[in-house]
Amino acid sequence: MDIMDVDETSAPREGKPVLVILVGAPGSGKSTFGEEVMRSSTRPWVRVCQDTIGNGKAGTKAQCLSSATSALKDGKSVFIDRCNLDREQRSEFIKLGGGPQIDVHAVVLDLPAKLCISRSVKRTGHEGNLQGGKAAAVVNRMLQHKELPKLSEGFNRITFCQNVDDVKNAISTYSTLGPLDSLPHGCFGQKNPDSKIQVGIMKFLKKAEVPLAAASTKSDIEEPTSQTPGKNNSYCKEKETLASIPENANLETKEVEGQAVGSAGSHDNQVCLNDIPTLAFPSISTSDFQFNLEKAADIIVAKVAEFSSKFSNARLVLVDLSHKSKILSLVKAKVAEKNIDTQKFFTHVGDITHLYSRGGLRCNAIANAANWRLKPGGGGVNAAIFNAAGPELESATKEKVKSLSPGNAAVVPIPSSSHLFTREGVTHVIHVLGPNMNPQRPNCLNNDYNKGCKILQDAYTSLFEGFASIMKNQPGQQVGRSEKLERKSLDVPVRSDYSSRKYFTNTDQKSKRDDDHGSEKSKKYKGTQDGLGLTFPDSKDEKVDSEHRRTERSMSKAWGSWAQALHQIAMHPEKHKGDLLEISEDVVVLNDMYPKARKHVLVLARTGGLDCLADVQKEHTQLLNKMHDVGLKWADKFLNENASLVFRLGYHSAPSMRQLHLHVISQDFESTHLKNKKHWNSFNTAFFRDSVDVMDEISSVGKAALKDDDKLLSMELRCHRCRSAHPNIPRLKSHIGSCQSPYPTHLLQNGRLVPAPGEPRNSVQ
DNA sequence: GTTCTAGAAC
DNA sequence: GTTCTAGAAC
Repeated sequence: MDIMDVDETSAPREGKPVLVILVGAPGSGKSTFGEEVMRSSTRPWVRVCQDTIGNGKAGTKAQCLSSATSALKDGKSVFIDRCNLDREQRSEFIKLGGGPQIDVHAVVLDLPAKLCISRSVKRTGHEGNLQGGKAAAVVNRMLQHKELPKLSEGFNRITFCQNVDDVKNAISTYSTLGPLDSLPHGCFGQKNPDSKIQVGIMKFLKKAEVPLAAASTKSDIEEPTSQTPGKNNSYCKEKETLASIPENANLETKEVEGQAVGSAGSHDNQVCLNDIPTLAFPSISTSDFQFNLEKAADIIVAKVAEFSSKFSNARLVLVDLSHKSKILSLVKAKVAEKNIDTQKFFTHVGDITHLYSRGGLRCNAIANAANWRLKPGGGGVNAAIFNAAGPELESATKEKVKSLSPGNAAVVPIPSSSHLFTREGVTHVIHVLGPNMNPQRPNCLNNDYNKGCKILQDAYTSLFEGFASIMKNQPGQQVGRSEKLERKSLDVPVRSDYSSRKYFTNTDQKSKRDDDHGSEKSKKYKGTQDGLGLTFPDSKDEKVDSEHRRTERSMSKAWGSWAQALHQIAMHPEKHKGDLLEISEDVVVLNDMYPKARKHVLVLARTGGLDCLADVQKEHTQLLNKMHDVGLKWADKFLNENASLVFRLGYHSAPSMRQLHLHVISQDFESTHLKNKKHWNSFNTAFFRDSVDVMDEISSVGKAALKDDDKLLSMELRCHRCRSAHPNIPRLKSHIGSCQSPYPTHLLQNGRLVPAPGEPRNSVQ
């Protein structure tokens, strides 16, 4: 089967039947959905319902398949009305789609379990309580094993509905789908759609789920060692189980035995507790660093109060080993005086490396009272955590940061091979370094509590911000597409911009640029002094390029030999005359050697030392304007030749080629050179900085915001017009070949898009 | 930036 | 088996 053909022919060919596979638990409203659509649709529909297919009674899957087949043959569109929560179950129905003649869609009714249960109960209500209880058990069980559909299964289109409004919208979409219409392909309506980041974390969590879920059913009741407010937790009731994977299919009506109501309930409890992001942290600096306990307790309570009010659904847990812990009792006493939600903050007695397995407390993040070298050993919490995490933590840490100065924190994702991850469900360790009052240890502050308190405050701020940054990237916490891990509203005066940038990244994997030079740097590492007499790496230490003065930022970038081509052209355009479209005093225009769209030219600055956007400063305002004007001129020229094109002008936040260049690129992205995710995302995420915005920023603040996070480049693939998601480049390309949606409003503003004059783009809608 | 390719995913 | 991705080398 050639999927590419399916997509490419979808828009132009009309009158295709649609096979809609409804996916949802009992009570999610599948039948209603089909009925509603059929009530007002002008297209012939058949609803194949396994519940009633046997002369009004439940039938078999085979019956459904044959019934659907014959309806499709008649040119009718079909609803498959059965749970379809299991991938394997769906696959046989997807196969019915066969070729390009039929569009295969999924509509996922992913509604709160509570709602499904209450509807199911009502449906069977007259049969009494027991029936209701059974319904709950069935729904719970199914949802715990649900496996949401993916485009890669063979769907052309998937619509996710997560609440009643979504369902209404989807009903209206299908109701108004006339016999000759077809719907755009792709994934629609999925919450937390943004990217790899989350996909990555989802995968991450799923891995953790296996052993943990197993643990939870086997040894459900481990003795919780402290006043964890989990068991009677009020979040539970609102929370849904978000677990995924196989359903054992079958139907709402049968399916009774197995898990009793009670066990389903307790499982539910487990799942929902696990869903609350939780940070466990030891008291910083009060042990080996001998910081005054009273003062430390005050700071903990103040910082906890500050941050817990900012987290809507997260828990902070102060952990110590012993019931006799002085710091725990001090903090408990002080917290009692304050108005802090005990669901959001509490203390826990136990080993921070075994919070779940021994204490039943699930924490996705734990803080480590680290040393400045971020090395294992030394005793205390640091030794315990490095021990428990295994060598993986050491290497993961090393990859991210070299050292830490007091008052700072560094978030390190735990490799999934680590025991902390598999056994305890911890996904991140946040290393924190507090102030030291112990003369036996480095950087002793000699009882200077002015400094000390400030540093300790900073340390907790850093810690909690680090935790917030983890949450930000988790599913359900939508992160703006363009948003880097920037700290908003939470300013920490002491930390330099450098350290906050450096230490507050939460990249799950390599950040290539840093790494490349990190290794090089560490060999000839010198370091610089910060205010506290601590050495830590400084970007000034980076390799200095011979040619020109460079700003700090671009200095950190070394250019490979292959990246010099544009630079050479800019410095000696006369040598490349044959390849250039235009040469002027300050810019050169040329066709991109590997165009990523039908028209793709570069406007190259000729200024020496101006390698990338990071180098651009106020003094370059004129140049930027010039580049933009020249870019527009060429866009206009192309638009004269072909009025159907639309152009966008902008810069890559972190270009691969040296020498500042403006991309002028048509938005068809029709090119064999557009081959991978990075290609696509470099033009279609925040990584691409519109020229108009760059000019604004340079003239107003003197520098352009860079969205150079690698994560942007590995984000999932989304159509730049309708924003639908696609599983791979070929499918994306076939989609954009026919997508007629209007461009997102953001692009339609401020002249970010350049259409032909008088061309009313986006006639649809 | 591209090319090449191993191996993952289908 | 083929398709697709992602990492290394350039």
